Amino acid sequence: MTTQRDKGTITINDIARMSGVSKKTVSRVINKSPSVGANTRKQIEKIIEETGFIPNPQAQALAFRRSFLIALVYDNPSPQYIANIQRGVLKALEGTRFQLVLRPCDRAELNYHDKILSFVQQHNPFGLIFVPSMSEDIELSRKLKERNCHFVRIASVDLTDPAHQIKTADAEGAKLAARHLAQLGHTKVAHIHGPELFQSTHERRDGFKAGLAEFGLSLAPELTIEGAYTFDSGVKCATTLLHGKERPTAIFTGNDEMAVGVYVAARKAGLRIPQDLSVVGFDDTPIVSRIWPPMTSVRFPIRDLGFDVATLLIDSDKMPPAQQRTVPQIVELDLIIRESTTAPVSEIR
Amino acid sequence: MTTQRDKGTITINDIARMSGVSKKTVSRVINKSPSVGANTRKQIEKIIEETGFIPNPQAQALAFRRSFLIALVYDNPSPQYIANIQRGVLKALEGTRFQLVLRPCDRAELNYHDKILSFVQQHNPFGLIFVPSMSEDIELSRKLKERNCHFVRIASVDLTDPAHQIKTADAEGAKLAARHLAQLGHTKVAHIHGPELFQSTHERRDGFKAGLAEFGLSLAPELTIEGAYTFDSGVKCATTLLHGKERPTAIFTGNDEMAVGVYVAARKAGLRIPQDLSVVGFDDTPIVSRIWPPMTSVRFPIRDLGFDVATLLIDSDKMPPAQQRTVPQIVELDLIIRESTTAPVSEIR
DNA sequence: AATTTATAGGTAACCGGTGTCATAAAGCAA
DNA sequence: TTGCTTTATGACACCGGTTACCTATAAATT
Repeated sequence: MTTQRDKGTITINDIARMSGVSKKTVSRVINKSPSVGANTRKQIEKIIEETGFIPNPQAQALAFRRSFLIALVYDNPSPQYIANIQRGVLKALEGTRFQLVLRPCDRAELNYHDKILSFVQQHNPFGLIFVPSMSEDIELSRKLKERNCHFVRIASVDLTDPAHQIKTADAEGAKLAARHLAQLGHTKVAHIHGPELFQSTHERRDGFKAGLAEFGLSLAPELTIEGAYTFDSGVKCATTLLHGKERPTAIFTGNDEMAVGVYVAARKAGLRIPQDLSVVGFDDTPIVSRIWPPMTSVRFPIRDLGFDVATLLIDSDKMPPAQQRTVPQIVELDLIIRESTTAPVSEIR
Repeated sequence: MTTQRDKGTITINDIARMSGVSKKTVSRVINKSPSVGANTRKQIEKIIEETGFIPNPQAQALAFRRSFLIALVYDNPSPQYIANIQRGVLKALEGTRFQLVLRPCDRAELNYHDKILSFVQQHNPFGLIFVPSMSEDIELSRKLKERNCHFVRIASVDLTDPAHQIKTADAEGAKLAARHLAQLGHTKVAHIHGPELFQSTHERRDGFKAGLAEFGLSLAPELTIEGAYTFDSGVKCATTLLHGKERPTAIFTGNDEMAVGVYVAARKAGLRIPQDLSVVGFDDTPIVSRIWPPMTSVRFPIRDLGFDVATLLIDSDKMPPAQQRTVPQIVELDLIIRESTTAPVSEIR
């Protein structure tokens, strides 16, 4: 590690000298502390403005024991999902002094808690953002709270601290999918859900069942199988379903990645979408319009969620606890109907 | 900004006290400086090992004037590309103390140079990673070098400092695509390239032309049009091409995103792939196997490149300049033939 | 043996901010 | 006017490391 001498930057000492006060007073102005005379403050602010002085983040991090890093913690099999979250978060961080750092995880690893905790301990991030399924790890969030670490979450279930969460109405979204298929006349519907580890899996599956129930339908156990939220698992599960003796006329999947897998499996089985098989995905990622036919999917405003959750994190610090939300903001989902769903052939006959 | 008191962490002072030396000596051990006795060193190393002490990154950043942040700088229209680069880079950074921070840019903005430079000035990143098309901005790299800032690039052309670059043989890759189509018997081939701003655009286009030339073919100007490396632009350009009076029997695109756009346009025009139209993409991103038929594409080992370029950045510091490469490492591309290419119908008749 | 030269290690200042506490001036009640 | 708060500000140590420089001892040279 070599040092770089870069004497161009202006420091708090320069500002102090220029305004004829101690650096502590400048520090007070920077941090909007009280007990600074109105005139003094104004003058210092003017000089800061003119010089374009920005406090050194490393120095502040050291003194505050808190850096300007915001970590995005994820273990999500869908690259599209992550890409969109990133965009939203980055948008929210634009113009602030915060930096987005990536903290991918592998929940299959035994020591992933330790890895995150050691990251927190070492780098003192300003805060963490958790997205599903990382966001559902209650034990982890407990440990973080113990360490007095800020974090916010996107999750479909209520967790320990509702003030720092954005809740997504996954069950309601899945219900929309169920209603849509039921209204089209499907009775033999299948569901490829995610790993049981994910809370969203339960939310979506239960919501889907509830939606079917409204029409007197039920989800047959043999038509309900577990995928891994990945494309490959989608192909595999769909292949199983389509070659079973009770072939479904419609498949609802826990996310888009798996739905795309269904497309491929259907193609290989010689089935046409939507004539022979209707497909409904979940997330409404960009891929829905890149495949043929364009896919009906439950719109999950991932990018907006990223923006909102990052904003929540940044603002949480400014607000006194009393003003903070005590109930998670709930984001409703909606169904975008495209061309992958139609009435089942049997109904037409 | 509130402070968090977290007296759990062990510091260099603790290590110094425990080993009965001054903190300076511990610092020497940490930084592998000479003039530390073999015994002393061993003993201090042992204590560091036992306590699991890790120097505080913020403090080091402040003293070194250099943080442990590595910024990925990109202005790339393809999310798949970025997602893969990220994976590779993260893989290389795993187990190190470096953090990956995201620095998306918009080259259309007038002040994007200033934004990057101000980021560098404020956060003193360890280094920057540039991917196309950001990597092709020679003016920017000049400014960064002036500021004595480390960076590495992935680019298809030689730039100012070959030691810190991984060069991709884009032209050769495109040549493979051309040969493949020519060998299948296509004579009326089209090319949708990227923006002229991107060097890769020229490399790929020229390589493609050269490949065709080997078979006595040429790329007609009216069948060579500019896209934006985005899906939408792919649809638009392909629609234009397919409705022109000289409809091509094959289209080679500058990246996969646009190739997927070609699929959609072909579908809308009632053309079958590959029977009526062969398509060759570039990048070989995961989407090639998620669409139908699976797409022939020039494999661009994006993830590996991310890994390699990050490794190059980390290591560049360890090596004395003399040992450093003086020629860019060159990565060859290959063509993955799938089902989107076949002989043109006219040949069969 | 005296002198020079390495080597091992320490001290103090510094990187650029912040917290704590003291202090002077100003405001206000008695 | 005196005495007590409140307000504005500065001095100084500290956050956890580093560099620059200095000293003491051991090894090498003459």
